[in-house]
This record gives sequence, structure tokens and C-alpha cells, in this order.
Amino acid sequence: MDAAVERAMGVFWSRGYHATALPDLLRATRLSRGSLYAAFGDKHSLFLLALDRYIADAVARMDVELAPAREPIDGLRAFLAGYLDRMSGANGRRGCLLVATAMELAGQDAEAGRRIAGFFKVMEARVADAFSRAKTAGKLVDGVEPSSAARILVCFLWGLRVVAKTAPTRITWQATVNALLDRFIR
Amino acid sequence: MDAAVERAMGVFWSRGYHATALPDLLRATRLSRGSLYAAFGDKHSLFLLALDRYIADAVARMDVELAPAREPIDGLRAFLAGYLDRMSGANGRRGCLLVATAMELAGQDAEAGRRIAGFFKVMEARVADAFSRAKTAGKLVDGVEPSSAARILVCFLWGLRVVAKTAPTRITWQATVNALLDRFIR
DNA sequence: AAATATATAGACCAATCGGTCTTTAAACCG
DNA sequence: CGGTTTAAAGACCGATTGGTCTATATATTT
Repeated sequence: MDAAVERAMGVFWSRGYHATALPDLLRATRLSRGSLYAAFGDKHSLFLLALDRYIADAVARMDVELAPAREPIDGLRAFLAGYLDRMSGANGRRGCLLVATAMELAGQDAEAGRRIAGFFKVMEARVADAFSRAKTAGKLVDGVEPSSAARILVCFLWGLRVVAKTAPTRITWQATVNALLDRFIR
Repeated sequence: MDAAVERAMGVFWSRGYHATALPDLLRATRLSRGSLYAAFGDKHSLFLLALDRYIADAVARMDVELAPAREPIDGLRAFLAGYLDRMSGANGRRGCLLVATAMELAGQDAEAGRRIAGFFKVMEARVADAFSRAKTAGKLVDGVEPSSAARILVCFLWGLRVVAKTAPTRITWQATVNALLDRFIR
């Protein structure tokens, strides 16, 4: 039932939680009503599985892009390039399931909120680690503290996902990302 | 019917568009079903009015905080202090109607999308203007370009509104905002 | 091939959705 | 006071919501 979760994830991703109706999920998962409820319990449980899947994918990407073995600056650049891809054109307009869920559910839904907050901490920690390694390699501008640079960068990236919903013009944002990085990297 | 729009805005702000049901709006506006439909047409039209109101409030705040007459650095600091207030504790958990709408509706609802994109441009322009004045006053770090600094800062702020939904710890973010400003301001 | 487990299609459920309409009460105005 | 406008209350509408259940068909297994 792994493929079903992935297909459901796609629907929630495109439409959001409330705007996704059961028929949408049935069409996407190619499951009958009965099978879907037997397998996943209810809409909310399936959503949490989809969210977990989305998070796992994102963490997996960071695992390779920001791997400790890799040159940290290269890693950060690859990491940011991925974000630029994901926020350009149609990809950008589709948005980000994590940001959408944070805004739509995190206030009311504790389970969803915990997952969002958890992912945020993980992402910040990985970026901070990369900055930290860059600093010991002497590649950071004087006075830049890895942990606060990481918070800035990560926060900026979440903002990008918001902006990309209405202004998916890649070139400008490529330049903006570079400009931000130039404030940190020597 | 101005107060009704404001009350409706409060509901949409707290719950989002899809999760707001007619009874919620009736309770908040203290209007009967008939009166509400006579005055505003339908739920979507009322939502757009509420969104316009939210945007007008935000622009009005910027008008005073980032007024051309004011010292630009002071203005930016006041502007950022306002954001920190709005993202701390319960305020933060409530989120931002603009960011929520961007994620929930901007993809499907062209009217909402236009408003979001428009506000984004306005905000970026005002911040860029403040940075520009700061630069001519010699208060910017060398190599910092006002327009790209503005894009970075604005984008960072949208990201703050996302993060604040689950991690509304003021002190850390106060420090992070200062750290970002330190990259731009001399 | 027969028996059993599994998943399908889709009827069905109460509740709620956004929206309309009629009836009744309250203001307002001459 | 009497007549008119205005708004409230709430019945009512078809459509849709998330969720259950039964009957049928399809595999699977022995």
C-alpha cells in the first residue's frame, strides 16, 4: 500500500487537506472506498502517512546534498539549487506540502504540528552543521555564526515556497539566493 | 457593513478559507443569513473583501513604519519589531492571512492570487526604498544592493510567519532578525 | 476444481456544505 | 398613530462531506 500513500500525497500536495475530497483520493489511489478505509482508517490518518512520506523524501534529499563527507559549500549550493528547481514554474505553483500544512493545520492539528516542527528542527540542524563545517574550513565571512546563519537560510527558504505560489520567476530568485549566500560565504 | 468585514476577516484569519463555514461567519458578523448574502453576495466575495481589508491594514502599517521622512534604519527596525510581535506566542500561532491564502488558494483562485502577488510587490518595493535611502546615507555594508537585500528580507519574513505557526519562541527569532540585519547594515 | 480469502463496486447513512426564500418582528418616518 | 422599509429567524434546498456496509466478483490456496 506504499504506492497508494504516494498517490494520496500527490493529491494533498496539490489541493491541501480540506479541499481534498474522498473521491479525489479514490481516483488517485485507485482504491475502492472500502479498501481505503480498511487500509488507512480515515482521511486524517492517510494524510499523516502522506505527510510522513513527504518528510522522509525531503530528509533523504538532505542526506545526500548535505552529507558530512561532502564539501559543505558545494552541499549548500546543491541544496539551494534543489529548492530553486522546486519553486520554479509549475513546481512552484504547486507549492510545498509542509508549508501548506503548517498554515492550514498546524494550529489545530497537534499531530501535524509535531511533524512540521520536527522537520523544521532537522532541516535547521543539517544546514547549521554544514555552515559549521564551512566555518572550521575558514570559508565563512567574519562574524557569521553557523547556527544563526542556518536559521536565516532555512527561514528564507520557507518564505521562498510562499512567494513561489504567485511569482515563480526563476532567474530573479536564483540571483537572490546567491546574494544571500554571498553575505555568509567568503 | 465595515465592522462585519472586519469580523469576518478575523474568522478567515484564524481558520482559513475552506475550514470557515457559514455558521462561523454568521456568529462572528452577527448577521442573519439573508443579510449576509444580501450585503456580500457569497462566501468568496466576502473573503476577498476580508483579504483586501487585511492588506490595507498591512500597507497602512508600512506607511508609518517605512515612511520616507523617517530615518530608514529606524524604520526597518520598527517594521521588523512589528513582525516579531505578530509572530510571537498566540499571535504567531494564529498565523498570517496572506501566507495562509497564498498556500491555500493562490494556485486555484486567480482573484486571491492577484491580491497576494500585488501585496508582495508593494512590500518589497517599500523595503527596497528604505534600503536604498540607507545606502545613499552610507549605512549599508559594501556590496549590498538595496533591491536584492529587500527581496531577501521580505522573503525571510514570509518564512517567519510559517515557522511561527509551530515555533513561536520570540527571543531566538529576535536574535535571528538582528543577525540578518547585521549582514546588511553597517 | 472447490473452498476460501480479498478486494471491488456502489448503495446507503447522517451531517454539513453554501445558498435561497418566506415569515415575522423591529425600526423608521410621515 | 399608521404605513413602509429593513433586518432577523429559521425553514428549506440540492449537493457534497466523511464514513459504513452489503453484495458481487476476483484471486488465492489447497
